[in-house]
Amino acid sequence: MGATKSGLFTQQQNDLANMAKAIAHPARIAILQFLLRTNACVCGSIVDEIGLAQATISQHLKELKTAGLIQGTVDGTSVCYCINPTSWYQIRDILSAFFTDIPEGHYRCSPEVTRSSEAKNCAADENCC
Amino acid sequence: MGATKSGLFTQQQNDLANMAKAIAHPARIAILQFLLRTNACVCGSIVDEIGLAQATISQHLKELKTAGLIQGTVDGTSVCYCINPTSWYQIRDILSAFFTDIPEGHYRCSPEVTRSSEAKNCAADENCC
DNA sequence: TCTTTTAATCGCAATATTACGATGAATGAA
DNA sequence: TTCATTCATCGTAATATTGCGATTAAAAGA
Repeated sequence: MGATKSGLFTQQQNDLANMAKAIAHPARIAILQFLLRTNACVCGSIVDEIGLAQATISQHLKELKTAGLIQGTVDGTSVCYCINPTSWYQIRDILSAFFTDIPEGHYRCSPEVTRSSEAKNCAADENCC
Repeated sequence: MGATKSGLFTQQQNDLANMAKAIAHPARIAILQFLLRTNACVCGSIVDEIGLAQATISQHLKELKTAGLIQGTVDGTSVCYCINPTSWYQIRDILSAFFTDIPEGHYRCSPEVTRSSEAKNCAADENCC
């Protein structure tokens, strides 16, 4: 136990979860926002910008690269990073496809009630349970 | 060490990371898709659907509830779950705002090259480095 | 009341993630 | 060649997540 049971899920579900994982850390969000803001390739200054140790940033950059969100180009002793537009839009599209509109007439449960208070908000409706 | 240094980041960055974390597991993706598909409140059957132990599902449901994506309503000995449309659309909007269009003229680094091969793809451009 | 059903919670084990210092590899400059 | 710079990787520690059996709590029904 302890490891995600990927075998239970579809490829699509695992992929989507991995995309979400790539942006599921504030440092990686901050890196992406920085790259967007500077609107160019960025060398080195990412470490100064974020405020984590160089080894830690390097690790986050690797994860972003693995997810396809950024790419790095060697320039002398530096490495320049920028958003990878292709993957950026791809991931955006997949995420927004996941967040579909909720179908018309989708039954919505009543606001949560705790167990001990008056319950039974749901059973009367034929769409429910 | 080991814990995310939330203090280094803005509220917005931490919030966004937490939203991503909520859907950064295939089981939680599967649960949300199931709720969308059935288009109604769902009691109990989530455990059968996903194939993880009841305790595990309950934990995932809790996380989705904490993130605001779903809500639960007590119905006798069961609890019925459904998507919370308000938060669903809110989170969708925040995510899609993050995935902005990449600005016109955004410099893109050349495709990645490894360190030992011919480098220097970036330095010539004034937008870069 | 006693039993069954349902789901939350507890406690634990396994694994993953986060963070960082230290080291190493590649490059450019002196 | 030697040194400094830059960044990836290694090793390790701390913390978080995942998963599940066992237990508990609440409610319905016999």
